[in-house]
Amino acid sequence: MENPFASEDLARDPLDLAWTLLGSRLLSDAGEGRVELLITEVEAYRGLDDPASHCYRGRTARNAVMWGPPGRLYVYFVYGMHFCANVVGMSDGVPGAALLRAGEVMAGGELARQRRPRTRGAGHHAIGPAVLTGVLGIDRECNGVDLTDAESVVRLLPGDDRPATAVRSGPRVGVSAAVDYPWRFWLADSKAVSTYRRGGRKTAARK
DNA sequence: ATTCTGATTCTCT
DNA sequence: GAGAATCAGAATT
Repeated sequence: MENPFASEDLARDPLDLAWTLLGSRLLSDAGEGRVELLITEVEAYRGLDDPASHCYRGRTARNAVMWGPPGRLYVYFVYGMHFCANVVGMSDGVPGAALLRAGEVMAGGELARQRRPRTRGAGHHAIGPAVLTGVLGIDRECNGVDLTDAESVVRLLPGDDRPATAVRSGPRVGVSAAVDYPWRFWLADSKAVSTYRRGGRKTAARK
């Protein structure tokens, strides 16, 4: 069994954290069975000085985990049906995190396909934050899980070293504030990456 | 191929 | 009560 990240290795600014997460791996035993995912796309959310962050307007019950120690999983529910997951960074007491947006399933492809039928093909791409959580079996029960503890249901393992040129960046997806911050990062040579949709949608349901 | 819309419920104003 | 760090399927804007 491989060793997870140490908590202090993740106590960094979300922009650095995003960089660190690319190419690292998530091991999830949530639900039945195990799925391993190589992280290919993330977005940084800085908290205090980032208008698009859940923490921009202060601490609430929902965002509490983002203010806690680094290396925890911040899971939230959106659009009435989906879960999204972040890795918490910064130090205890200062909010900051990186949203996990996409990855490639390295092990547990059968289970992944069962959970998300669209996750198919040789690459087993899980593109989109809610597809990613679906494939890993992550839901609200995983909020606050310590990714640096080898006993946790979800762990985060360091990836191999890679050249800086392997990373690209661009605008975040789906946010309505700070739309021009190029705080989405992805692996240039991966096909498991969101296609940027300009502007995104403003509102969900309208009557 | 790209663009639009319905689904569905939680959180904060 | 509005809007949300979205997805999947249908329309073709």
